[in-house]
Amino acid sequence: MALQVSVGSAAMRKPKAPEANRAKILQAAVAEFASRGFKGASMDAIAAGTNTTRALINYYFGGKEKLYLTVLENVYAEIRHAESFLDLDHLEPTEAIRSIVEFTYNYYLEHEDFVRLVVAENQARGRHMKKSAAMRTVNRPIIDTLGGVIARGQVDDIFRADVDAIDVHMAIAALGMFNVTNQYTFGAIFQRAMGAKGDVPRRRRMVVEVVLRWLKPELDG
Amino acid sequence: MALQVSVGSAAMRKPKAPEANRAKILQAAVAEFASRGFKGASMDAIAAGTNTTRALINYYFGGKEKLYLTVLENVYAEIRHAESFLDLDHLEPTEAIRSIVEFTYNYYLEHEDFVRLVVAENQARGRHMKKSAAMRTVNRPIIDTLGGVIARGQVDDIFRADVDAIDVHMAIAALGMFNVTNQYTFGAIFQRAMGAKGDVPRRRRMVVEVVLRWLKPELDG
DNA sequence: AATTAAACTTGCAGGTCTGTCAATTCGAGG
DNA sequence: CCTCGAATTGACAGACCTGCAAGTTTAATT
Repeated sequence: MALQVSVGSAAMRKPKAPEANRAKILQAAVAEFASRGFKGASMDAIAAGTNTTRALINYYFGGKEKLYLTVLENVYAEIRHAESFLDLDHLEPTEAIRSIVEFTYNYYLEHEDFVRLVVAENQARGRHMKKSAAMRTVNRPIIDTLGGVIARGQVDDIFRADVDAIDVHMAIAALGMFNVTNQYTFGAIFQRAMGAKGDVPRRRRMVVEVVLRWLKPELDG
Repeated sequence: MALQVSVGSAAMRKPKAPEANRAKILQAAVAEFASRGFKGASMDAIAAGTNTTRALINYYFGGKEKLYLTVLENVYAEIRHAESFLDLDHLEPTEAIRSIVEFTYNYYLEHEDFVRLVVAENQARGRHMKKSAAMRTVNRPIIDTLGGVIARGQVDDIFRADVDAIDVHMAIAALGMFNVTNQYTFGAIFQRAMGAKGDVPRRRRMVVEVVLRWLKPELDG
């Protein structure tokens, strides 16, 4: 998958550094799209965040929409990559779930750009995402991982049988994202600090508990 | 001099019907802002949804931003108004919570415009909302209502003591909103229909259960 | 009927933003 | 040394889109 032409040598030289510029553009694009959404983002603002010009960005990425799609694919790949380092096999199911919830909660908190991009894409009704086939395959791992843990718990009868990995992932994502996505309206209305400013450990503990209690099998009839 | 002259009579006549136009503009503005966000919305598109022109909208509302704020205040007032019809006093706390959760879940589902406006405002970091004092007072009732139910449950020892109304409202809102807000990315990635297209009763039941289990007091140590 | 003020429209001016095209710089290889 | 193609830039045209100013219609009032 490498186009290994003059990678090292060319990248080292100061002038004509396509790879370095490409990376810098992507980084600036993530920040700008996350901050202002697709329509609100300005190509000039992105260019200003680099040492280049708007024309160069188009030369590399072929336009605003394609750049946005590249950004989207990138941030999704990053979170799934980070998740791949979770080492859950040696944890009992309950602790594995706790680990996943805490990881997810922290990741959203520390990567507000990712969360904002996801929200922006949903506000656009997934219009751009539909054009990318990569999006679907990239996100399979988390469901497989979560599914494995849940299955183990179900075999041991410490998790209820009538939930599946997608249900659980949805609950975790919902509770974790809300603090980030709705921090401004919710915080302003109810005068409670949210997002990274709020009482992170307490709310994270709450989410873990909510999920784990839900997963417990019914004890009564 | 008061300007409440000829209210009824003037509104009845066909031509020059400011009240009717005002309402029509607001309705169109809700749809347009919800659909495209603040920046994405076009004043011309709003005007096209009425029988009037862009200039008239400015004449009435004083510009795009003030119109947006009016829209925001309106939709918040509407949900709180709808909530005020919940009759919870004659329900035991568990059933009252169920009632609140189901109402909220349904409301989000049936008022996607409201949800999209809230999301858009959060993406704008609450910038517009901060300019409106009304926003804070309008939203007090739901917390009072929820707080009353929780207090009753805590006195009866059927709800745990270490949660408050805002925690619970946050969990309910998070779980209820996610199906609407993230339906496009989540649905596309995991091939599961969400929002109004999904299995509404099942997911609504899940949310009720998640919240109620969380509220139960610890049974063990 | 004449007047007045609100309701409403038309057209313009200024601003912003994107994509592209022609031109230029630069590094590398012959 | 000189050519070639990739990298990079400046400038422009074409769309939009908003707010406003000036003019017109209409209903009520005198």
